Amino acid sequence: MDNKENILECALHLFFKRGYDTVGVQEIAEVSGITKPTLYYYFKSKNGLLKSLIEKKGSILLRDIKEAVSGMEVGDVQGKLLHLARAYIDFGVKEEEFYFFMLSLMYSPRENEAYLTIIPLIREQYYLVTKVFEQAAGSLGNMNGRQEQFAAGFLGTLHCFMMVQSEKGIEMQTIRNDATAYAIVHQFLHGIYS
Amino acid sequence: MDNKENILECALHLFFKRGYDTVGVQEIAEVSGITKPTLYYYFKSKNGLLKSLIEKKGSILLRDIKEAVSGMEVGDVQGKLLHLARAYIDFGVKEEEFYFFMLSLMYSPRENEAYLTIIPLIREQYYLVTKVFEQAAGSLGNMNGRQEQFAAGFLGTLHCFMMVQSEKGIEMQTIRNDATAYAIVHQFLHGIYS
DNA sequence: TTCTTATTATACCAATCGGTATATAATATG
DNA sequence: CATATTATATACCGATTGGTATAATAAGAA
Repeated sequence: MDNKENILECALHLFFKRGYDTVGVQEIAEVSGITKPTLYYYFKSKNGLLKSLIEKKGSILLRDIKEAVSGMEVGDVQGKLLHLARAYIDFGVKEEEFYFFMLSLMYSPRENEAYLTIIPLIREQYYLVTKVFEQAAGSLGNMNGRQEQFAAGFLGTLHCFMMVQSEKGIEMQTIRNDATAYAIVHQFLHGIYS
Repeated sequence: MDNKENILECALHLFFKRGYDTVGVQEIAEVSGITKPTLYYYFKSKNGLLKSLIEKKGSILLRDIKEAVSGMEVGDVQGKLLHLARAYIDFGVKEEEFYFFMLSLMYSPRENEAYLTIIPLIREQYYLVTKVFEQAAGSLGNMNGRQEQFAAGFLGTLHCFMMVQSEKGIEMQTIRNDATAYAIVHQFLHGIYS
C-alpha cells in the first residue's frame, strides 16, 4: 500500500471513530507517519482529503449497486431488492468503517461541510434505488410519486438493520448471507406481520 | 425568556445548522448577546451546555412518549404504535431543530463526545419502544428476542419518513395528522404491498 | 446599611486549528 | 550527466479552540 492510500485509510479510521470535524489534520499526519505538508501535497486541503476518500470508496459502492440492479427483468422488484440488500450488506461488511462513516455524514446538519461533500454520493444512491421502484410501477400499482419515499424507506430499513447488528457487537461477517437479505426485503415488502 | 433559556435556544440553532463540533463557544456567546464567562457561569463547560439542552428537550420527548404508550390494553400493538407515531411527529414538528439535531447525534461516531452525551436519551427511547413490542408478544407471536430489532426498525422508519419530508422542503406542519401516522404504522406492520 | 449571592465584563491562557513558505532529498527523463 | 518532477521535512503563519483569573456590578436579605 503506497503512501497516499495509507493516509486515506488512517484518516478514515479516525473519522469513523470520532467524526470528521473533531479530527485535526495534524493527528491524521501523525498516525499516518508523515508530516502535514506531505498530506497537503497529496490532497490540497482537509476537505480535499475527504473528497478523495468519498470518491475512492463511493465509486466501489455505486459500482456494486449498479451491478446488483442490472440484468434482470424490469418488473422483478423483489429480486432486485434482494440483490440490492446483498450488495449493501456485503459492502457494509467489507468496508465497515466507511459504511458507518457515510451514515454519520448522511444525518449530519445540512450546512455542515462534510455533509455537503457527501451529498453527490447520497443523491446517486437514491437515484439508483428510486429507479428500481419506478420500473416496478406495474407490479406495485400506481405509485403517485411515492417512489422516492419507498427508496428512502428501503434504505432506511437497511441502514437501521446494519446499525442494530453493529451495536450488538456481533461480527458483521455473520450477516453476510442471503437469509439476512431476504428477511430485510420481506419485512419491507410485507411488514412484520407475516 | 430568561437569559439561560436564550443561550440554549441560540446554541441549538447553531448546532442544528452546522453541528456540535464545528460551533465554537465564542460564536454561541456572540449570537446569544452575552460573553463567554457568562455562558460558563451557567453551564460550566461546552459539554455541560449540551447536556442541559438534551435534558431540557429530551425530558419533553420522553414524557410525550410515555403518555402515548400508556393507558391502553397491553395487547393493542397497532393502537400503541399509532399513538407513538403521532407523538414523534408532533414532537418533530414543534421541536424541529432539536429533533433533527438529535438524529444527527444518534448516527455520530461511537467515540464522539456529543454522541456519548446523548446516549442515555436514545437508550431510554429504545427501552420504551421495545417494551411495546414485548407486551405484544401475544398478538405478534413468539418474538425470539426480535423486540429490539422491531423497535429499531419502527423508529428507523419513522425517522426516515421525517427526513424525507424535511428534505422535500414541505412545511412540517402539514404532516401533523392521523393519516400520516397511520400510513407509517401500516407500512411498518404490513409492508408496502397493501 | 451591610453582607451575601447572582450576574456580567475585561483580559488573558496554552493549545490547537487549517494551511503555507522554503528547502531538500529522491527519482525519473532527456 | 543534467534537468525536471515527485515527494518529504523544518519551521512557521494568523486565527480560533475551550476555558479561566479577576473584578466589577446588580440585587436581595439581614
